[in-house]
Amino acid sequence: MNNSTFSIINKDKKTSARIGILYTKKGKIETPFFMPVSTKAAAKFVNPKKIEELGAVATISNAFILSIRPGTKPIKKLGGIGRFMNTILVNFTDSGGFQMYSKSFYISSDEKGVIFKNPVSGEKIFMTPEKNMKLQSDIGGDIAMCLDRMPLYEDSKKEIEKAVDLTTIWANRCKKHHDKLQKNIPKNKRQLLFGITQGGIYPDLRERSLRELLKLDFDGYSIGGFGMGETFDEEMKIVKQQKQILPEDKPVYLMGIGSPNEILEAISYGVDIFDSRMPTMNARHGELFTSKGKIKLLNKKYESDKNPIDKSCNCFACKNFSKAYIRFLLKENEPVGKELASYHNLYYLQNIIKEAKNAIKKGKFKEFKENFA
RNA sequence: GCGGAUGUAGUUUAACGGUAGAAUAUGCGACUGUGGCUCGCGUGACGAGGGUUCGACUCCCCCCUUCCGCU
Repeated sequence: MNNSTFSIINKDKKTSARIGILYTKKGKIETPFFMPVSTKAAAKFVNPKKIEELGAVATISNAFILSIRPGTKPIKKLGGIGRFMNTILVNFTDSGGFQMYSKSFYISSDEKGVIFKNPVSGEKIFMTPEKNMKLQSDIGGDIAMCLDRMPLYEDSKKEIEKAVDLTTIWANRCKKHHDKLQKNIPKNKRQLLFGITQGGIYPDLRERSLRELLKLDFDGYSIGGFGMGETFDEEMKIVKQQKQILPEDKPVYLMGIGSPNEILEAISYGVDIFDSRMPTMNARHGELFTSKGKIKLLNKKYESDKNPIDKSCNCFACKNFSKAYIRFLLKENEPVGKELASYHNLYYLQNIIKEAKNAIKKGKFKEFKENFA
């Protein structure tokens, strides 16, 4: 148990929830945590300093999308994405594998790599695992993700099996090339690399995917391909299974998942890391988290509501502004409305994580989770 | 006062002698590793009266509205 990138400092009594420390070249951060999504080096309507202020410890950007614009050169010249954004947040970068869900990006893929198109220029982009590792290395985040082949929920089992095998082949090449790129860098300055499992909702495929990745000894393991239409139970069944196979001393990242109940359920199985566009996207569309459940702020009943979004929330938006005001701004498409709503949703989620961690430290996570629902 | 034009959802508009379509607004819903800030569903209209016609938002008459021009 001498893994230098992750150590567990607290375990819950009745569940598999845990508190860990993830060591990165930027410093150490506590798990579990939720990362706001900063696709293009910023969360939409919330700048990096605000993300730090609301208690987040990391954020994830998209290396592929950043490589199209502004390109890796300016980011590299400014000292990597962390300095580019001037943030103390730990920077994850995603490979762009997720963009295979999008018809505006994805053309085809095979063993050699994936063909994307640039949705603006229409130009084809041939992406290989090696090129992708180079991109992520140049962008210089603290943690890189493998290029994976993400299937769609509605794909047949056969197609998903094919995606698993491609993901495995690419993971081998990612790991090999990443090791080469990081070879001459002192250990404490190295970028970490996480593998990603696929396999949809099929336990046999998921197991195969994970066991292949475990052979490569990644710094952490991600469960990919969820949040795409599967049910809560389908998802959690796989999460549970993957955690049973995974060694305890590896950090586990459930990619793309951001609803409070999914996060808490996954934490109870021992998942450590989450990210999702959901809190910011929904905020912009007027759906806000509150301690009494989600509300749709654009509904007419809030037109003259002088109360804050959530009376028991201490965020900047709730401390200063009424539902009626923020609703009006959102309806008018005023950027400040999106800013306040996004800030609130991110704050709320960070607060849940904080409370979850306290509960784990007291060995009372089970009660906390049950109380939450 | 005279002449000309005009009138269709709250608003901007389309079409047609035979089920009035859209955009926007409005109401509700959706959104999970975000290039585009969106997408889905609902509500909602022929200025009034008369005539021609099997049938008129459409053609005719008249009244009214609004706009323009002239005195």
